[in-house]
Amino acid sequence: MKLSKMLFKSLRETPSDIELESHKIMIKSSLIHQAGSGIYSYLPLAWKSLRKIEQIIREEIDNVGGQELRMPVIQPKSLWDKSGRSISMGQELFNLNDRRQKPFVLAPTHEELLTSIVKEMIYSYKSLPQLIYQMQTKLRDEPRPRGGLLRVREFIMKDAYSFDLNKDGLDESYENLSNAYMNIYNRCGLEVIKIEADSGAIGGKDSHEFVAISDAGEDKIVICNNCNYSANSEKASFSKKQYTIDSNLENQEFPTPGIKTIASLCKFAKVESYQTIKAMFYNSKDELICAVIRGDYEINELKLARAIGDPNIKPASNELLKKHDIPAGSASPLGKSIKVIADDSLLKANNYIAGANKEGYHIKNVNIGEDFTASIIEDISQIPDNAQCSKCNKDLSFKKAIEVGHIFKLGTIYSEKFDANYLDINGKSKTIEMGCYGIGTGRLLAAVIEQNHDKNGPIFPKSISPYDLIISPIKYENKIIKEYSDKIYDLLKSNKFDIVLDDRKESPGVKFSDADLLGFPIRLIISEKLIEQNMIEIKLRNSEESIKIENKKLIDYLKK
RNA sequence: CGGGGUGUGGCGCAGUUGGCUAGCGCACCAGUAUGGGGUACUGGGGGUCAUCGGUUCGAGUCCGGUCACCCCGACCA
Repeated sequence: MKLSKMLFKSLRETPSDIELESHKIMIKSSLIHQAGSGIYSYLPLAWKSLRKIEQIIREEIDNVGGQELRMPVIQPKSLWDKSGRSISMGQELFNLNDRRQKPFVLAPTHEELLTSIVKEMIYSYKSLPQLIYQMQTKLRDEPRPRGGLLRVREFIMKDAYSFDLNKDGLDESYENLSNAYMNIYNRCGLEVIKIEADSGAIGGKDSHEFVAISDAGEDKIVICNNCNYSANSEKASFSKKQYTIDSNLENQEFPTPGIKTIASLCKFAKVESYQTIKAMFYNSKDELICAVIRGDYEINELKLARAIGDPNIKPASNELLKKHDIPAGSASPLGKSIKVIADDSLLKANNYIAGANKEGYHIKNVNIGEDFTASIIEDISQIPDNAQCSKCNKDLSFKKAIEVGHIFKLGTIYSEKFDANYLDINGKSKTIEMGCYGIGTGRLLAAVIEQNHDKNGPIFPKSISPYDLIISPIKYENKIIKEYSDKIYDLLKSNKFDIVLDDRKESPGVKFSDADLLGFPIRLIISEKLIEQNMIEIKLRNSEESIKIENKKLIDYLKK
């Protein structure tokens, strides 16, 4: 490839509204072009790199038995009505109608369609397990696209789906994919850690995220440096302090005029926050829910939503509270016949102060199980900044990270909705166990650049670099230099190297800067002096030094 | 959806209290010299000033609406 003919234009100044390094680099080196908010073209350079990433993914997924197919982006909305996600995914779904006003969606993912395909094609245990995947464009009307390719509305994702006989089979498929994922990231030159994650709107049980540590990331993750426990902070558990004393005491109501917050209550009653109960009220399907937690912790609404089994909970309105006669500031579950979800921290202390459900009054020595009961008691707390590991009790640390892969054990939630069943060896109908596994390829590329760059541009790992190397001849217009450079170019091409020749009439400075901005691992420099000595200069992108070798030895050198 | 910001050639910017053919740098084209880290000089091409409406003799500039993009938050496989 001759650089003069490449769809490439290096920008000296980047658009002023760009913040992230990877985004800047991708714009400056013409990897991508923005068409709208969160909508990008992959220009030839990025596309070459993405195809290499796709090929690595393909090889690794095939290696664990994957079969590639391709499903449509545009799908009848009825599929999504069937799974319930036309509602649960809400605004994120791109909707449109055809000319007959029949509703369609632009697919944000493909569980629905593939499950319905499998339902039609799989009848027997003999056909299972299956691992199906594709590389396909996904569309999601994100509320806020950001950071170049990091969060976009149209993107390419490798999505794989496993179909197994039972839970053991699912566990095995999940493990296989998890291993394949680590291989993929290694081969792409990306440092990634696997963490426990929340499965969110997609549903399901176990879920892990693969994240690249980076300040550009949107995820906050928790890591234990001692025992390697790691999780998304949305889901992370931690060790809750134990404060239980002697025995439970008798209730005692006392006036607390104007006291509305835990902080003011502690000050007023001269107690620590762990001696109080915080009550929060939510609306789940128009039912009032009371979530209670020890005063020294905060409620994590994601965990709460999971505990209740309703992803769409929202804070209770004042009207709803009034209807149940609950006074804000002095509220608690005491004496109320409403559904109560308690954080397990409440079990680790006793004789709490809680609201009396009477304006301006609280009650001392409240105990869970005695004075009120909760229908669910589990961890619904937000992890605090100074938390300790739930496994080894050592301090946890927080990092920002880019989510570059997410895997889920779906179980039977989709197979049940789509009647994806099979007959087992005894002729009994069973439901297929499913898993799903996603990697966004554009985001992966952005993460690689985020982790591998310097002030001059990207430093592509060899495996996903758009080209193997660039030849930068100084004074290419000179006939001797041109002939020599062209000869090297042809030689390398015939040896199957994928190369770019900088044939432009530019000064050395411009050529070198652009070579750095292109980020290929190797740069060959050709100049008049070097030709006289039958030498050629090799500069690696990831090092400052360059070496000179005899031109005869070039191919051997590059091949090693 | 809430808060903040920005829209003037491809990119970065200037444009006074409204006043002449709307400027500058980079990039682009032609040329001369130069040739190891964005070289110098000369001459060119390219803009309905986001858009719609209003005020005015006159609007890039003042007023109002709309749109787009960016950032923070909410939200979110």
